Amino acid sequence: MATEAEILEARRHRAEQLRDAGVELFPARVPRPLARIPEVIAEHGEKTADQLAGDDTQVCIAGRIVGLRSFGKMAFVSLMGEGEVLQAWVKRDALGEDAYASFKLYETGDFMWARGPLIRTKKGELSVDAAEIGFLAKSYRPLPEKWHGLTDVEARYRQRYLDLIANPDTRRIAVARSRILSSMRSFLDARGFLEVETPVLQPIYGGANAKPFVTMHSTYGEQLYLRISFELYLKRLIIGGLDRVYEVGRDFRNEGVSRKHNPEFTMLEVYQSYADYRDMMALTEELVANAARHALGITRVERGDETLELEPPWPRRAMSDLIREACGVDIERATTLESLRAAVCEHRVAGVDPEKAPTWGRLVDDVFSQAVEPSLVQPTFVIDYPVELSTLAKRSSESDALVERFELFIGGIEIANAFTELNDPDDQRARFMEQIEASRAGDEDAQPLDEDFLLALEHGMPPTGGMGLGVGRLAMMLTGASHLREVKLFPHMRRLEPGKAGDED
RNA sequence: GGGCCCGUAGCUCAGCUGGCAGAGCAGUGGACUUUUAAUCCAUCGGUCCGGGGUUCGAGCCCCCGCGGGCCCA
Repeated sequence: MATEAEILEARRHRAEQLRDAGVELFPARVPRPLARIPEVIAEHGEKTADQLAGDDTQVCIAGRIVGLRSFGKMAFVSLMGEGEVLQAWVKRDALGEDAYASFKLYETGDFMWARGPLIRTKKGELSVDAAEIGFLAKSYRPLPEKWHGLTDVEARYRQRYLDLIANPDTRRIAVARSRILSSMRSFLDARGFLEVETPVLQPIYGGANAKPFVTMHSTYGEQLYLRISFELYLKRLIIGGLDRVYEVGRDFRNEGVSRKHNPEFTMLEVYQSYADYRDMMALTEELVANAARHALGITRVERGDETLELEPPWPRRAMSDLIREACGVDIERATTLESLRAAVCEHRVAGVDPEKAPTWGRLVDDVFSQAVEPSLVQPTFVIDYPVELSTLAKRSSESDALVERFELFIGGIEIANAFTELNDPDDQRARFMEQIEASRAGDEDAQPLDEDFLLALEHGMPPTGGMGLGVGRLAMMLTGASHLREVKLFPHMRRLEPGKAGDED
């Protein structure tokens, strides 16, 4: 009896025996009131046996059986609720012959409840001394192995529910991410920002440089794109007088999977009228530091041998300076694709093939990604981006070649991106035209012209600062996770052939 | 897209130079009223990721494919 089929059969058989004994396998009701296991532990976990006896606290707890140590006429059962485990002490003497006989059919993975006084066992474990117990739900499949848990990375992602049961760190990260998100919402709400929702299905995608997913609306016979950003819709709201808006939601970019990429990912975008990119820098610093402080109670993160210091203010560095310092290439002198290619060759920038970049802008981007990005470990704002890289940002008041933009890097990866938003519709049209040129030159990520957005811009948009922040990447930095997949509950996985291993465990 | 590595029982893994497919846990039967990975006795369990090849003989060597990981683009 130990092939998978036999194990399943054994569990089914035991379920039948339970049913025959008059036990409902999936009852609809749970005894009330029910105590929450973490609260019981928090409230009584420190008390001595005498204190517990003096209090005579009666509780009823419910949870999944994650451990079962049976001694014939009594047993200790570990029940897990909300990630914490509390023990129930189940005795034949207390329950009676019949109830105990049914209890012996309970097994690891099943759900049950137990009611009785809180006591401390001889070995000192806080326990519910069960006067009464009941069955709550059957698990027809076994839990992962109890010592090593579930370590197979693929199984952890494909069957995240098992990962959550077996690996406390998975739960910790999921909780941390959720708290980070809610702290950012409170932070923005408190500053008068309105949370809004804009279309995921868009007739024209835009607001970023990426390849979209394409889909079809069958009733209208229209081709639609899954959004690659919220930007152009949120700006329409700014034009409409919703002066401070933000959206948290999913973006979809048709690209591969890596440590820092997933085809769908959670983005926060914030737009504030009468603000510029400097205001957005201050906002972003506080937003992130606040999330660390309030969601996780930290001001720094240990990451390998380095400690990320999160307390603002963070340094602001010009992109051209960083590139010059890192590899000697001077993008302020090499202002044409040809001269930049020559400079990149001359300085032998590792990992960059200058001939592959279709435009000057893309080559700058490549050089920056290769030579500079990985070294930006401490929180750093990179500022003063070339206009070629920034279709939607306003030109710098100091130089026509630059735009008012920053990207925030932490731990060597891009976390956020912000501009003083371009609100001159004619300049915006010209920038779109440059994107069309780039597209012709072979840039697959170039943005399409959006006439409807230009129409909105022509009605006038106030000076506005806008910022987009990768929520998963931030969660990754703040929790110390090494891979975006660790902070996504269901990372994208290749589809398995039906019947292939791992598919049906 | 390229390089390297991994895939063996439900889970975690071992498997030598190519020579009978292994362990622990889980499961099953039994004992047991203070356990914490309970313990003790007994016992069951394999599409060695898939396909092809080399060989007297392949989990092991070769080729192709699938899935995953790490590094690089």
